[in-house]
Formats: sequence, structure tokens, C-alpha cells
Amino acid sequence: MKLTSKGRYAVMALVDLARFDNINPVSLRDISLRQGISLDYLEQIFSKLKKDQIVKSIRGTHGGYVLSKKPNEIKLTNIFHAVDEKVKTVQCKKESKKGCNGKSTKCVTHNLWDELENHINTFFEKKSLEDLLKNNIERRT
Amino acid sequence: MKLTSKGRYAVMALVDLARFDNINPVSLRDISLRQGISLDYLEQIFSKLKKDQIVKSIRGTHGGYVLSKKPNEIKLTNIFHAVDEKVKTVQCKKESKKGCNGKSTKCVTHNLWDELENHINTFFEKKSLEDLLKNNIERRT
DNA sequence: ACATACCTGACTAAAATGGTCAAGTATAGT
DNA sequence: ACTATACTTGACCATTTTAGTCAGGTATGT
Ligand code: FES
Ligand code: FES
Repeated sequence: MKLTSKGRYAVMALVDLARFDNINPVSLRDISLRQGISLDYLEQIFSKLKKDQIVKSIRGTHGGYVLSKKPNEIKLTNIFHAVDEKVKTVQCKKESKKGCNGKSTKCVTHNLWDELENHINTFFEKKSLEDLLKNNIERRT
Repeated sequence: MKLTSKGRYAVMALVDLARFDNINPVSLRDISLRQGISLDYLEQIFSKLKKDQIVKSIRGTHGGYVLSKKPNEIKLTNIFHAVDEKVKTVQCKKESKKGCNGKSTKCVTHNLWDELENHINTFFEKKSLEDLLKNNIERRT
């Protein structure tokens, strides 16, 4: 039950981006240096964020990335979805009537894991980038 | 962000055990057959559950395992702890003052992950084996 | 004695993770 | 026009984790 670096980095990078994206786009190089994330890896992550229209890219010198929505409109769910960091607690396919053991009925723990999945997703749906920014500003005053 | 089979199996097996543990101990062979879990793998899991005194073992013919506490005293936390299914969302060492990037201060997302970890752990602390048994009985009436 | 069932540790194939590397393309500034 | 910057794409790879298997052993009830 752990978070992958991809999800973690995605959020880190977006917080960084949100903080420095005032007028000018922010280059991945800057984020890489500030947050200590490999540039090449960041590129992979941002290509996914772009595909889900969480960021916009601006090419060329002084180019970089910009948020395509306001921080309070970007929920953690959206970010995680974009980078394929999915919460998967059940083993079976949820839609299927079959259980994880291949039997014709759901296993004894299925409901539990499903509850857990909801519990976690609720957390991600509530939190937005804005919440993180606030938290961070508070901490540095 | 996913659950491993070890954690899942541990809970499945214990629910099974709790349901059939009336007078006689339950053999891993039975659990293996009923739940469709490899016997060899179950043995690894139960050796850990035993070490944390969640189950007791009875050797010899007609031997098997028995819960060493009442179902309502066994929380998911205890089970997960026993089989090393730990919830780890932060990257850094929590006790350390250092951040995940090796810097001298915690990263911008540290608080978030820490909150998440608590959120999840709360869930595990509340749920007991008894809850699962109830849920299962309801479903089959 | 013998079948049952717990016990232990070593081993391993496959998947996931966390990246790196190479070779581009687009654009702004000079 | 040239060049530096920075996004873009896709292939590649080492390490770690997962989910087991296998091969022995030991205790005990009948
Ligand atoms: S997890 Fe869905 S049936 Fe077991
Ligand atoms: S997760 Fe703790 S400092 Fe980044």
C-alpha cells in the first residue's frame, strides 16, 4: 500500500509550478532543480499532465509549462488520474460478477476493499492544488 | 497505490478462519481450498500472524489454527502490521528532519502525504474482523 | 508407525518501478 | 539566418518487489 514516485513527483511539480507561474511559464529545468527530480522523468510526467489538460506547454526559449486551470479547480484525483496513479484495492474486476478467485461470487473481503477504495478516493477528491499552496505558505511565514 | 496479495490473503484467510473456528482448529489446507490460496503461501502468511499472536497453532492430526483473540479485538491494523503490509505514502523518513530530496527541510507535499497516511490508517484501526463477519453473514441471508 | 498438518528457509519467474538515453521539433532572441 | 532553450517522443534498462514454489523438516493424535 504505497504511493509511487510518479504520483508524488506529479504533485510536487505542480505545486512548484503553481507557485512560480505568475506571468511567465516555468521550465521543467527549473522545477527539476528546485525539487530535485530528474529532468527526463519530469518530461514523461508532464506529457501525461498535458494530455489530460492540466497544464499547457509553450515551446521555445523562455518557454515552459503553465497551469491550464485555476489551482482550486485541480483536484488530486485529476492529477493522479493523469499520471495513471490509480487506487486499486480490489483484486477482481469490479464490473464483473465474478470474484477474485475466479469463483462465481465475490470474495469475503470484496466489500471491505471497495469501502477502502472509496475512503481513499474521497480524500483525493476533496484536496485541490490550492489547498497545498495555502499549506505551504503558512509553513514559511 | 495498491494492496498486495499478502495483505489481501491474510484478511481473507482470517475471515475464513473466524467463520469455521467453532470448536476445532482449522487447517490451512481447508482454507487453501475454500479461498483458493496456495497452501505454501498461506504457511508463510500464518507464520507471521502467529508471531504477532493473532493466531495460535495446534500441531498434529486434526491440528490447525485458531484465533488467539476475539474477532472484535482483531483490527485490520494488527493484521496488516503482522504481514508487513504497511501504508507508506511519504518518501522520507518521518522522524528525520530532512526532506525526501535530501534537503534540510520537508518537501512541499510532505504534509499532504502524512495526512493521507493518517486517513488510511484510521480506516484500518476502526475495522475489526467482527465487522467483516457481520457483513458476510448479511450478504448470505 | 503413519498420516496429518504445522514449520522453515531457500529459491525464482514475472511484473512493476524509477528511471536514463537518444534523437528529434518548435520558437525567441540576436 | 543562427543558435540556445526547452518541449516531444520513444526506446531502453537496472533494480526491486511481488507472489509465489520447492524441499526439506518436526510435532502429534490415532
Ligand atoms: S476482491 Fe473482489 S472478489 Fe475478491
Ligand atoms: S515526503 Fe517527506 S519530505 Fe517529501
